[in-house]
Amino acid sequence: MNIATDTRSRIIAAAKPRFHSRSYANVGIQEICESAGVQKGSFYHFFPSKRDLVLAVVDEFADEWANGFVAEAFDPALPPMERIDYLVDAAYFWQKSIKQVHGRMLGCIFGNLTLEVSTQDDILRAKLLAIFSRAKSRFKDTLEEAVAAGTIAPLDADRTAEAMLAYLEGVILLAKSQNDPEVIYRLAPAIKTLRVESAA
Amino acid sequence: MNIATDTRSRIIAAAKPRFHSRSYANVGIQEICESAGVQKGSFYHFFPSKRDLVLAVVDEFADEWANGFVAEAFDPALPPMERIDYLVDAAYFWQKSIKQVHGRMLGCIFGNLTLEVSTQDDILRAKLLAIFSRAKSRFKDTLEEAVAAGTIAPLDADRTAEAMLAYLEGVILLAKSQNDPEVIYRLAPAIKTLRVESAA
DNA sequence: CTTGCATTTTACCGAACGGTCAACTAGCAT
DNA sequence: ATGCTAGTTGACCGTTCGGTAAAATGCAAG
Repeated sequence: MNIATDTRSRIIAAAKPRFHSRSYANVGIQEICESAGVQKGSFYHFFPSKRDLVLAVVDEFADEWANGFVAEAFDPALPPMERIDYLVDAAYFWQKSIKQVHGRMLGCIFGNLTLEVSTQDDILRAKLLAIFSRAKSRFKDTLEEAVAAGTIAPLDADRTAEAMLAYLEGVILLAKSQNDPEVIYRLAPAIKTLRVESAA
Repeated sequence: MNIATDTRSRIIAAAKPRFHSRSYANVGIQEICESAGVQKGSFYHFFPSKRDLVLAVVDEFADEWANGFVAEAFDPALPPMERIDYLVDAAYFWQKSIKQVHGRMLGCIFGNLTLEVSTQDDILRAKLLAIFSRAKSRFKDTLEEAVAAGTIAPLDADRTAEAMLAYLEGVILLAKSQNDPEVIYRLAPAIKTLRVESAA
């Protein structure tokens, strides 16, 4: 294990929960460095700027998701629409466990950052957009499979996928405003009622 | 017109577009004072803290909405489900015009602030929650009317209203991530497909 | 043993942060 | 005219912000 790599990942590890639980602007480099046991000069050896750090943090969160819940949920062995149930459940249990540990519902870091920085940093916005885009693809593939299998009536899979992603983010937002993961539990299942019809 | 009132409202007027287009943490008192032509000491004569300012800003936005688009959309003279069409259109045109003027899609300031500060300031969160709660009531009343009129099949009006509000916020979030109000145009109408069934 | 590079330390930069304070001004009521 | 008060001014507080520069250290290859 390279020492350099270790310092870099300690920085990221210290930054992740902070950006998630507070906000980009509210978390300072100094605090991250102190928590990671790293000097500020060292920080800037590995990250040219604060933005580069948050970019790396976002990547880590994205990987974590892609290899965790999301991979489980979108398991091809599952019937397509059950994958969506699984994902919704995972979102609920995740937020619930965060609240139990942390006392707060932190929501989705991608949504959080999107609303905070989209107007101020196009590079960061592009990164977030790419993540949403991948998420949308997962939904889309699932919907197309469900249509092919006759589980659901034909629809505009692309737009419905986007709508479902939007709905999920919106439900998490509302839950965060109430600091209550149960909002996810009672609203999120309705995601399957969303439909955008195919163009004629 | 009281001079004091004028200073206070100049401060709020200067703060509104800034909090909307950037974020709570990213906008400083000093900048607001300069733009409003007010000394910092004067600012703190009217507002005990930055948080009290943003509280006032949120109130102003809420009033603006309640007396503008929202009042028009939820016009009792309109057939219930058409009110939702109207609201969705209003959200689209509003964001579109903001982008034309500002070059950016700014999204919903209530959603923006919710994700930024909910974990850090319960008073602010409570204010935002109250606004969402009122919005939900509008949807709920509309849905109940639509059910009574037989326009739509019976459903859980309360939860469906919450779901619709969540969806709207989610659509705006996704649109902001793409800096493109057309996302609202193509996704938001699907709001009417959302349904939470009544408990048995 | 030396050269060279990656990493780390330490001290520092100017600017901005939210907020405070005491002095001052103006208008109004007694 | 005097006293009270709401409003205003401008200087100031300590702290933190993101970021920089240079010197020191460790380590590995030649």
